[in-house]
Amino acid sequence: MIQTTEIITSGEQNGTVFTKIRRPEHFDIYKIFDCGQCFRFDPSSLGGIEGVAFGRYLRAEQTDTEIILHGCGEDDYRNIWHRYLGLDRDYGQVNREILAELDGDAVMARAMDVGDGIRILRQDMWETLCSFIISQNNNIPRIKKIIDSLCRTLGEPINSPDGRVFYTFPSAETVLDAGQDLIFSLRTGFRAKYIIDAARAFPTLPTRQMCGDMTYGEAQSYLTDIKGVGPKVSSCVLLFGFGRHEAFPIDVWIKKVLDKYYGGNFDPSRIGRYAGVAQQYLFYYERYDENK
DNA sequence: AAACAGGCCTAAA
DNA sequence: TTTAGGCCTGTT
Repeated sequence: MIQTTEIITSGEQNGTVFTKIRRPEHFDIYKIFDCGQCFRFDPSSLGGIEGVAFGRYLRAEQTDTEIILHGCGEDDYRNIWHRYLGLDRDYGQVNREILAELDGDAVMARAMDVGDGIRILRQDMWETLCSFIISQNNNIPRIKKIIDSLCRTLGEPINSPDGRVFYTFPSAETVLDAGQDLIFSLRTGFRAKYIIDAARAFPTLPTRQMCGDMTYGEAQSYLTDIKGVGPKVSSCVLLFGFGRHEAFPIDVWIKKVLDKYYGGNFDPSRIGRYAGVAQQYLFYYERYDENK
């Protein structure tokens, strides 16, 4: 039984397909797209959050009881967005497991409360790899700007239902064919050569399925073989793109949290198979909670 | 103006 | 195995 995917209605309204589903516990579209895992979705003037993934436009709105997905028919919901949005997982269970592993740790409990509603997206592997290479030694506005110009330059234009133009994320093959000079001209800086190396290596990487049979370290080593991909970027890619929820990326913010609340003596591996979810809670907590 | 930004590489102990 | 310095660029 897949209880978190209950479709209420799916149909067409003013020529636009939509799917409406029951909103499960622990699901907040704003937090999901505001915790740093995705650079291509933003608040929409039409309401909710909109963006492009897997070559498709989506605008998601939420009420207390429903999620409305605009530009999404029933087939796309079942085949793509349901999984993309992490709606195939019971986060009540995830949260309980995290707290149990940490013996009810008070800091984690608080972070979990503040970040409640965050879900780990299952993004496209190439897009995630490329995006997090761009993210290194960089700030979020510029990361978004670079990715946007990459998509405008090399992606395919697609229309939102109301006729605005969006762009898909270019394939690894397209990026490779475009060449390092073109990538550099998009203001990627010293990362241009890394992006090209990643585009070249991408077809040889294990698929998500193959990855499922590997140890974490084994899967990670395939990624860190790519120039410009180290521990942090690879763990982000494994978490957000490869569905490895035990990944625990340590960036400057997380380092700050671990030093501040745990005196630097925190072993992420003791959280267990949902360490990555815990990481997102801590990240969101440190960056966005004004009342801590 | 100098430092910094959601790291990583290379060189050197 | 760990540490220091440099790196494209845009912003403050």
